[in-house]
Amino acid sequence: MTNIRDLAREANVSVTTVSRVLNDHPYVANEKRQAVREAIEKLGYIRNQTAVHLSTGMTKTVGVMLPFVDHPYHAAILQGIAQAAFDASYRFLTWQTNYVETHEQLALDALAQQEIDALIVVSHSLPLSAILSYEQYGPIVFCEHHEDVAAVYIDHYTAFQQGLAHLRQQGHTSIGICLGRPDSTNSLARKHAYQEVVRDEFVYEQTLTIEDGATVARRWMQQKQRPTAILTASDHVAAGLILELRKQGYQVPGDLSVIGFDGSELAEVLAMTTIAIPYATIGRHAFQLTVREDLVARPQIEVPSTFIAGTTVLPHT
Amino acid sequence: MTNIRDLAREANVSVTTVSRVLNDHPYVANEKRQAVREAIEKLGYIRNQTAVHLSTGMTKTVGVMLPFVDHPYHAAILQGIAQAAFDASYRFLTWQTNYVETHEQLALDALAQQEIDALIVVSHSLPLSAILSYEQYGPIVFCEHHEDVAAVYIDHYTAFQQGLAHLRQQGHTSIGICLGRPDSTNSLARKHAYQEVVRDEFVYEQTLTIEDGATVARRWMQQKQRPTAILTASDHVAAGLILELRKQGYQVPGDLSVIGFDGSELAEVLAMTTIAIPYATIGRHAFQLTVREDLVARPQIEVPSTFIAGTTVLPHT
DNA sequence: TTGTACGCGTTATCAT
DNA sequence: ATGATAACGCGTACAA
Repeated sequence: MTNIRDLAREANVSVTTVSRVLNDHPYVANEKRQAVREAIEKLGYIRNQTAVHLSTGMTKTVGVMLPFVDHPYHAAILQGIAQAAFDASYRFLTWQTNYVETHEQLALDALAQQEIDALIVVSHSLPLSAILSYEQYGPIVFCEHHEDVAAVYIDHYTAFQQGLAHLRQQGHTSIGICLGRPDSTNSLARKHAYQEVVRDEFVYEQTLTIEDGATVARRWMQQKQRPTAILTASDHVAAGLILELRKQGYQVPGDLSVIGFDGSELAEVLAMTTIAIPYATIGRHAFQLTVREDLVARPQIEVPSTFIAGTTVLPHT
Repeated sequence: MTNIRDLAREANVSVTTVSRVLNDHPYVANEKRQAVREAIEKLGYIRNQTAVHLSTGMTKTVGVMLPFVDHPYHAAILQGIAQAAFDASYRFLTWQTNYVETHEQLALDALAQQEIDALIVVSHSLPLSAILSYEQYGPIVFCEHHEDVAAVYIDHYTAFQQGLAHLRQQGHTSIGICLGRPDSTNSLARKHAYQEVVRDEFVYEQTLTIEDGATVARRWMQQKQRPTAILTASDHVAAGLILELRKQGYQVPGDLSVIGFDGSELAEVLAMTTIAIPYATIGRHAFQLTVREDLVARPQIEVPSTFIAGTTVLPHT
């Protein structure tokens, strides 16, 4: 591998001059600049990024800690990050954690070891305090709401309120909800919105997948007291719920009104009533926060959710 | 930042000994090892990975060049890569290219600049030869079939043959196909399988999204000569096709039989007949190829596709 | 405008 | 078993 010293020798200049040419610095005579360019060409020189990183103390790389690379909404956030990082000439490393704490730890280690300049936490299992103790090593931005933390998030409380309000407008009073991981920040906010307005309690927890939605359907069918509408925590769960009910001969929305959450392709395909979340936007903002100068002030950005009227809700009669 | 020199001073040993302790090398007296450990603890030392990378000439990082982070099957490949890389204590950098050649180039540059040890090309626009000219800088593995290249791929020819055979068994003779990017390796293989057995030509090109599927539906409705069955290039296209037809009052599969491709959640939800591809497996194999010692032999791995009988095909009468 | 010399933090070589 | 020292390749005070 040829290095800048070789170039300097070839072009009859100092390594400093070579470095200046490489980085488009001013104060280089045109002929010397030319000489360096020719040397680069002749020797087939290619800059070693690792050396740049060591010398500058920066990697121009952000880390992303997220549970699953291939779950639609995590992937959508990742796509937003990818786009914003690209625009800023940054790269990103991804840690797929499966919500396993030891895996999450590896992303934190990378920050401490200066492998990444900043870390975006899309979702996590580790206690917040454990993560925040790594802020000394670099910026950490969350895609979930937490107090006193740099974050970009959607207000799940308000989003769920929108859904509940719609159902109540349609005359539903016996309303159920599906939650994902029961203790997550999101679930707590959703539950909060729910308990404020709903008398009967139909809470289905630990629902994450299409299959979980089908399970909810089976539980619903066996219940004596049934809600007439269910607000789910994701379009996936809603899809599983809807399709299982229809398979068993029930009508959706005739027998049960269902609202999804995410605004995914699934919702589009099933013409589902849902609450759309601009996940890519969350990712873009998250990246932009990592490079913001006033990050110490721990700015927070709330992105809006959008109620989408579909065909899976009917008025309750 | 405290470094190994500080540790050496604190523990009264040489930097070499410190390095040995750090890397669990033999030939270190227990008491010295202990002294170093204590110094690490006391000074709060954390290893700088960039320096390790520079010194070893490796980054333990692979690059992934792929068009879209959030398209389901690309994300599924990425998830396989993430998993295999994790198992091997590797990290991965992702370049989302949108099929833009200048973006793809950045991933190649990263390989040349030793920012990554190897590159996985999930899909690309650049000419193959342009990519292969970077093999001098490190291993390059493809997730598509090309001659004389390290690759893991599915045989689109055989996969499409399966679908066509099924339709013909069901009595269909007037069969259409949807293709994605018309000149991609995959499309050519698919077209090949198609033209071998089908008389009438109903080829719908440039179909990639759900919306494209709806467009195909509108074209189909306007045709005087119509195929009785369509083999699509993705579940997305099939979903758009099916839903638009149903919206317009046509029966699927009554008026048109449809076969998807991918085996995605969409297919599951619509109970679609489709051809399932183990995308995560492709990703895993791709990563494993990058670290294989006999990579110079340019090994190729073919992964099998699976025909999934659903409810979107009826016999032609 | 240019160059010298050193620092970045680690691993590897080679001698002892 | 241990250590001195030379890489690794680049950026940058500082001096000229």
